[in-house]
Amino acid sequence: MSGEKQTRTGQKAYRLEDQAGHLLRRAHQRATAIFLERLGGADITPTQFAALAKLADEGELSQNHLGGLTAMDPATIQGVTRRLKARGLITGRADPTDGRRTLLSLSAKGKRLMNKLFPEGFGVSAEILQPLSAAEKKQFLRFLKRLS
Amino acid sequence: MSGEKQTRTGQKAYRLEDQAGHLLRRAHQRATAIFLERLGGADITPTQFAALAKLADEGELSQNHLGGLTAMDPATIQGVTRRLKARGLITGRADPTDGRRTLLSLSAKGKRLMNKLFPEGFGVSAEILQPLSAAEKKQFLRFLKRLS
DNA sequence: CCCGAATCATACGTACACATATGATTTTGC
DNA sequence: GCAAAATCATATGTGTACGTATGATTCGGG
Repeated sequence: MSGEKQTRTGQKAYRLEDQAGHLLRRAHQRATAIFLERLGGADITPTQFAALAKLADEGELSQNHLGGLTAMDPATIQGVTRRLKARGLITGRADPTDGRRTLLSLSAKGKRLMNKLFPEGFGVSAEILQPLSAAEKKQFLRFLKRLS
Repeated sequence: MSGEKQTRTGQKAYRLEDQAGHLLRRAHQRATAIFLERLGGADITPTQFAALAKLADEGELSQNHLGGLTAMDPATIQGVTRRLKARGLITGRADPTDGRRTLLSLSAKGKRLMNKLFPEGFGVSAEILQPLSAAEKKQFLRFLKRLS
């Protein structure tokens, strides 16, 4: 009942289903699917939601700063902000003190959207963690924070 | 010391850093980075490694079956196998009993590569979980399996 | 046995995610 | 105060990841 295969040489067999990376990929897949199921109607992706949520919090941020707060590298946050700008959910203006920067913020349309979507955000998180008990949820989130 | 902001209306503020989906995304990002750091020299991605590992286990599999075992939808596994075929790491032959299927298996070159890479795979998993104690690793993996 | 349903693989479009390269601007080190 | 280094944004290329559509093949019920 060990559940562990062994090879002839005594080392454990490599089982994909037990590897942390593979399990993280699958859990992330499921989380994304839950998000899109609940918020896909608004045509919003998880990374777009993250960017909008941070802008709602912080007000005005440079593109790279926003990327840092949402864990996206410059190339990724550039694509995300480009799409959000194209849809009129965020606006940008030149930073008066640093010509390299563009200061981003939510448009009125973006604010209206986020007021509608924030409650859904809690529902997404709840559904992702639904298979765990209350105590397990807490512990799992603590573990996750240490691994990111 | 509750650590929880409250809004005027009494509901909890939405904090991106506490949301399961965001934390899963970040943990998965880190896991991918660790994989590429250790195995990137072989020009192998995590999904490619998963497909090769399953073929090493199972021998011969149809494309969609392989996709099912590695948690990739038909469109995704198609791209992965196309690239592995182009590099000569896997080969395909028509299924003699079902004309719709292509049976995939490791080439000799693919087998040689996987014999070299399997030990590295364990190292990747160990490094991903390194911030946790032995008991925490076990519990974390149990939680992850329930969430995928 | 044959027509509709299901399955397999492919193709295309959108969106992350990261590496790398480029140009503009600012900060620094001297 | 000026050249080198660092920072910011943009651009391009590869590889997931998924939805949707398409065509080929097989399987099902009548």
